[in-house]
Amino acid sequence: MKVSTPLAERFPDAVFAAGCPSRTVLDHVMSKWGLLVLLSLGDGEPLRWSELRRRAEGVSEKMLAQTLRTLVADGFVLRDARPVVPPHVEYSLTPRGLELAALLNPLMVWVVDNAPEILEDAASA
Amino acid sequence: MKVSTPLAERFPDAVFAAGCPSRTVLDHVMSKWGLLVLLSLGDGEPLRWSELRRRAEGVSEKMLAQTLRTLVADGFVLRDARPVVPPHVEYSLTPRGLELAALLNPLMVWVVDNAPEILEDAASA
DNA sequence: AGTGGGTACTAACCAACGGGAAGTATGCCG
DNA sequence: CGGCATACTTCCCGTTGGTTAGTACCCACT
Repeated sequence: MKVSTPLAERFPDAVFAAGCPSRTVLDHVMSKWGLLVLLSLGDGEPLRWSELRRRAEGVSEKMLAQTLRTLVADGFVLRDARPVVPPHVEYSLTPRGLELAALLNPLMVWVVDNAPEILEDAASA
Repeated sequence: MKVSTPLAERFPDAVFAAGCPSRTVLDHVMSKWGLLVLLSLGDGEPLRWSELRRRAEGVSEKMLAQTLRTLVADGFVLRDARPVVPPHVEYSLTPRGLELAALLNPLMVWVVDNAPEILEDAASA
């Protein structure tokens, strides 16, 4: 009983190779904070540093800086720094980031819908 | 410019709360090995321990055991152990696991399709 | 004139988590 | 009787992430 098998066609040997470039991208994107940042930016509105800190509740400043740096390097996020004082920096999704966020969104919706039930099962196990 | 906003409706304050149950589920499911195991099982076929080790290339035995334990506790994976010698254990997705895998699949497809280009950008940055 | 505060980070330290290799239980087969 | 096969568990150590503090800059207030 198959659900949808485009993956199986791409991986004829059914193995996710260790050296595959997707591993690196997966690590960046599916990381705890990377996911939350992408989702926070997901509605397309640019956000500032402090706003991101508030949305991804619990993120440390170090982790936010690090996460943003890799997301910018990967071309998911655009960093727009205005040379004013006090500093004003806006972060927004690139087209590539928007594509990814569109995939992440339904997943997050499913997780928040099912999380309580799942944790209940886990607790009683 | 919005892509799809069911999430915004569920989070009126646009904040992903630190204590939200979804955080725990996200940590389990989006973890490096959790993701690969779910995807490996994604075609619905039950797999044995050694087969999972081969598909999620690079996973250590310790991490595979740990990952499977949390996925079973969360009700994503079914563990079917036959009391024979040598031991024979089969892992398969529960209906809940199948739902999740169906969401994870398109994401993984996108990532493998775009990973080379993304890493190229990251390298030249 | 000085001092405190807000913004966007960086640096140093430390605990915790993940990875590697080896050990364990059980029975069959040579 | 000893090695092998499967499915794990245990121990040790390195990397990773978290916490706290510090930096640079200028404005506003006293």
